[in-house]
Amino acid sequence: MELRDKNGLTEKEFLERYQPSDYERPSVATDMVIFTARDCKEDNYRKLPEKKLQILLIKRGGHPYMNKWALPGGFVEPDETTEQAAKRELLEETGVDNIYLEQLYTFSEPKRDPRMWVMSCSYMALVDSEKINVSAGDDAKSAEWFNVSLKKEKTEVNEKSDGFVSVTDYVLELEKEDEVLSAKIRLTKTRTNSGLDSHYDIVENDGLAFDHAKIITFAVLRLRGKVTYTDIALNLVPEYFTLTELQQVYEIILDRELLKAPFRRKYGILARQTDDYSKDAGHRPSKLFRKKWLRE
Amino acid sequence: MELRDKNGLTEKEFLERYQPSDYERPSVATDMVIFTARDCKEDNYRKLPEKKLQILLIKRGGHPYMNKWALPGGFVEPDETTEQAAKRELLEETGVDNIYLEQLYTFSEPKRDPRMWVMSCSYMALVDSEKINVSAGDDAKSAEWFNVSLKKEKTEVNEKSDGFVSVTDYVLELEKEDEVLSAKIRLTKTRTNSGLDSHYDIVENDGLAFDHAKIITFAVLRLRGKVTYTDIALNLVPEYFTLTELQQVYEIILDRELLKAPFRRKYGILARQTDDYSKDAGHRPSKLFRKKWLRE
DNA sequence: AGAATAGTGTCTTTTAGACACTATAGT
DNA sequence: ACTATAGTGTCTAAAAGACACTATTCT
Repeated sequence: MELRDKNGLTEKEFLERYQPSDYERPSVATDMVIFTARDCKEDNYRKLPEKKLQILLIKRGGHPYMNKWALPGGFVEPDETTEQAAKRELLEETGVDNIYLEQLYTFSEPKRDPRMWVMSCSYMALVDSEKINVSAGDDAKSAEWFNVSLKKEKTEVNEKSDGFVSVTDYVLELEKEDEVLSAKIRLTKTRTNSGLDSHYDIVENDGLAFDHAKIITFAVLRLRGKVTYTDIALNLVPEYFTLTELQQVYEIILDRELLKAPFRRKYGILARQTDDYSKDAGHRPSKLFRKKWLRE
Repeated sequence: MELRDKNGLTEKEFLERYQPSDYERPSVATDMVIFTARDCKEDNYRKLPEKKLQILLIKRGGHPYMNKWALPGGFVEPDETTEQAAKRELLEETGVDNIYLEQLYTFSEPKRDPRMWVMSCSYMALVDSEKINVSAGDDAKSAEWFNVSLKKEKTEVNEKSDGFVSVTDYVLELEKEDEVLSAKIRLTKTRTNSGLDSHYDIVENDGLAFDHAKIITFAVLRLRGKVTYTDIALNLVPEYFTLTELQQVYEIILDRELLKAPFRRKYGILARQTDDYSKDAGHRPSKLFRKKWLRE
């Protein structure tokens, strides 16, 4: 097994002598889109609380993008994976430890950070709102939950000789009691006979730092795409829940209403009955369920 | 708009004075899983050629992993995105310019490269086998196409108090005329009541460099996952094709046979009729179609 | 003629969608 | 009694799966 290269070195010898050249290297950060589904106002004692899809943002205290809102995140250190870095940041910023985490996309526009070359490996996190102690970040930074709304504004398709160009504009709105952030993100797909170029551009941006409007849009679309064929939504619901609650989670993610009977037929398999019932609602109590994760 | 930070600096002043600190930074490379669907042997003059799913690998000429096979790829340079780097490498290695490219996952195990800290932003590329001039890499490197086979070997599910652990073993086989590479990849999913840890480990590895067995497995599973609900398969088919050819592409990706009639009902929308017919087959000629990409 | 594939028709099964109906705690 | 939700039954429409049948070209 003494395999030697053209300089007569074994692999061990090669590695001992290896000197990394001093090419320029990027910094790599993680940015996290942390989703939760929170109960908001209940108009009267009978009505169920309205659920809202929320994400956590942090107000930047210094340049660049001072006073703008940014996704929680930080730089990856040499002895950890991007996922470990994300988990570490999550614990620091929110105090939550065990959580659903999924890698989304690595954004690498060389100019996405005006200071230097920084790539962002983005993650989506899903957390049950009862588990997270408000914005329990020990940091002095002000972290706040914003309601999320992403709507398709318009789509234009232009036919070309061997394909088409489609332009879709999304409007992203992030809102808390006294503040509204908004952005317009344009998805351009250029489809020629072989080859597809598909990219997001920030067309308008009011209040968000860096390219984070893009990352949030990407995350919402991923969440919407996966919710119908995975058990991912269970991560947004507490240990005991009603089927109506689960349905509300689907509705705020998909941004449309669902019919009760078909919903229960399809997603009933995600819930295991208990003998308990909800109490103190102004109406018929409902059975409480526990999570039944899909196998594999 | 003269917003000043705690040091009294405007954003412009801040950026002019900004000095990146000398934290350690990773190198970032792209690795590409380039798929094609190639016609292989036809047993007799009547039979249709059998299609095989193939990927391109390059034999390493030096340490580390000397004489092992690796995915094409290279380091990302400071003025380009990871996607541009992938396109540049693709052109250098295969001479192909316009191609379907999709980001897969960023692998960041600190020890995945024994030389130094290297993250890999991996991409999947799909190319029509008629378009690619064999292994036209101008590099002296030996690039070769390998038939791909990925099979689930077994799945074990262990129930836990508040969730389960599932372990799935995949066997990856890469094969060309005179060479067979193989690897066993284990997917472990640990599902507790909140939190899912899901990761791939290389359990056995014969002939592949780095963690590339993992990347290839990831790519095949992504391709399988997307083929049924997107028009992605059209990228693997030439400009003019028969519906049977398209069906073969689906079959080699999904690794199972499909019924003809339902296939044509469902995927007929991806094809536009022409007035031409295939010729010189030992049987009834078939209508030739052109690609009809899905809008949006 | 016979082999091999091309292409279509239709039955069954499953899944999704729509909607109406009954049930029940709390004030 | 009334309100708002809980929970179920059933009809319809659409999609997926299975299979049989006819059509056509080349040797």
